[in-house]
Amino acid sequence: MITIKEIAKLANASSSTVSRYLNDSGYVSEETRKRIEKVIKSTGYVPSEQAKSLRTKQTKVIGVIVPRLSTDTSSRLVNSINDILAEQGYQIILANTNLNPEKEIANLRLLRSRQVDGIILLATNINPTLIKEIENLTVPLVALGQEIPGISVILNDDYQAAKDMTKLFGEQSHQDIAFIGVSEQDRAVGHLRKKGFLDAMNELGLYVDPKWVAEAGFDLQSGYQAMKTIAEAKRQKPTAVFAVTDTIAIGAMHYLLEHGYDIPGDVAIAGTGNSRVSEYIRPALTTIDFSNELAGKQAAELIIDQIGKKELSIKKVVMPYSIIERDSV
Amino acid sequence: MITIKEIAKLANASSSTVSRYLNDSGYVSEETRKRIEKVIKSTGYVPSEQAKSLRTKQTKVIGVIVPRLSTDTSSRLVNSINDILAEQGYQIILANTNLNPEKEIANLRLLRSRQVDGIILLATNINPTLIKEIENLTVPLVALGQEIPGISVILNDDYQAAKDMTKLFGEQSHQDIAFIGVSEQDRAVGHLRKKGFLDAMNELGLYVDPKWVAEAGFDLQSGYQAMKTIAEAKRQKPTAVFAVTDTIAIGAMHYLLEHGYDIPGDVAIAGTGNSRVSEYIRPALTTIDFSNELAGKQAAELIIDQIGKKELSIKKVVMPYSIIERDSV
DNA sequence: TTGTAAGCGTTATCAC
DNA sequence: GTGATAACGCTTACAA
Repeated sequence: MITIKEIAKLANASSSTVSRYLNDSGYVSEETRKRIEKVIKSTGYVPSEQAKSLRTKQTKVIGVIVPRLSTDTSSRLVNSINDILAEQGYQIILANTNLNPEKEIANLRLLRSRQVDGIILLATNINPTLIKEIENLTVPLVALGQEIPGISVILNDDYQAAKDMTKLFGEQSHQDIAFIGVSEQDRAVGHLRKKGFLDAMNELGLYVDPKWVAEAGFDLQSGYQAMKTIAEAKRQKPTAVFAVTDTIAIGAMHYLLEHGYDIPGDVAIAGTGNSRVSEYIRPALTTIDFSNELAGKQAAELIIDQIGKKELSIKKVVMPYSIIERDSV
Repeated sequence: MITIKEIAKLANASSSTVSRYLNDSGYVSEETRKRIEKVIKSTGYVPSEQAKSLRTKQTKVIGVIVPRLSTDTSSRLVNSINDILAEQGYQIILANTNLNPEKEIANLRLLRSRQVDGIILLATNINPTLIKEIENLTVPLVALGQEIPGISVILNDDYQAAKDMTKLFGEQSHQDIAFIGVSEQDRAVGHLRKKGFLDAMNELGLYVDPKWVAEAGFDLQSGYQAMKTIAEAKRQKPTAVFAVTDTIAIGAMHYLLEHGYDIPGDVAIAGTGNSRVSEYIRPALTTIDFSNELAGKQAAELIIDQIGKKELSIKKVVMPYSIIERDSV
């Protein structure tokens, strides 16, 4: 590998001068500038970020921890995070937890050892160990999707959005409304969206049959299963189903269609998240749009903002959402 | 930041001893081992990969260049690449080209400056500048999806797969078959798949009407548009459409359904890529599965294999594919 | 079994 | 304007 020293030698200058040239710091005469430029071009020299950051204490790398990369939400978030970060000369180093909470912590350590300048965490489960690990961090961290005390966060208004969607069913005079959620361990998606649903039902004066409240995972298959469970729970069928993710909703739709139900004639169904395909399936899925792109952008901007500041101010941003009414309701 | 020196001091040892302990290299007595262990635990010390790799000349980081992260194919590939790499103690640093060929080169430089141990390139357009830049690389590079002379590649059998799919239409006695491709700049997706289509048509003895050969981008909207163009091109309508990506196919389906065509009754349609949703849209999309997960895995294994070897052997792997017949044909 | 010291490729300080 | 030189945090001969 060619180093700054060799460039210096070839250009008849010292490495300090080359460094000054490289970083536009301090004087370097027009003449030597030309010489250095030529040598660098002809050798194809690229300075080692490695060595640079050992010295400067900043790596221009942001760690991004995601639960899974192959979901619409994650990939959209990472994509928009990357767009902003790249503009500012940062790069992303990825850490995938594969939905394993322990890995969240391991990854936090890993990123620390890489001396990242900041961390963005697409959070799923929040546990005390995680929080403690975060508190030990010396670099700023921004969490996306889950509220973490003492940490800057970009949040969805999970509660209110779920409530709104349920109310929408109410307005359409649905009475028999089923719910498919996920583990309440996941506070945002599991707990808050369920709470929104329950509170809305309460305000609507509707009865919530526990048999019509199911729990699924984050995959299509389990949405299908949950719908099956609900449909087979009793004689009567719900006339509406609210699913806390689009994936679950699509799995559920699959079951319903397969069993001859008309959507939304027999059963109305709504999802959450406005996945790219929700618009293109038939019937097009009514869902909640949480503006992921914007959330990613905000997270990126927030982390950049926090880097370098000695006193990190804690910010909490709640993203706007909107209900997208399509054909499934 | 706490350093190895401070650990050494606290543990009453020298930094070399601590280093030996850390890396299990050379002797460390049981006693000092215990002491060091305790200090590390109590301080939460994490060695700086930064400094380490400056010395050892390996970063345990692989650069991954993707055209866009927010597509099914990319995110699945990156996900499986990451799974394998993480197992082996590697991490991924992402570089997104946003489909901009110039950025491919800029990113190559960027990754070089980060001293990555290897690079995986999800290639789209291959141009001479790119190839030259790759040749200048000192680290191994594995390309995914496009053939690049002199480089290890993981390929799809784009040509044969497209041919097979077209033949499938032929077997079903379709005669009026339309084609929606992408720019032939993209050799794999644009050129080879089109060639496969054309050759199959030729072998089937079918006429290819240029009016029924359209070009789209990589988004749903342009699939919709391309279908519109074809449908409005002349009085007669095709009875089958082959699209070179699922996204395009879904956009096209959208147009057809919207205009009252029955799929596959009036028009049969097939996509390519087996996107996660292709199974869940209605009618379920017939498509080609290129086993992305496996491809990502192979790419990761290949790059690990090449790291450290002085003589990098050039391998070319063609992934198996299969046609998934569903309801749209 | 342990410690000293040099070196990895930069930048920053300071003297010239 | 420029160039020694130390320092960043680690590993690795080599010496003890």
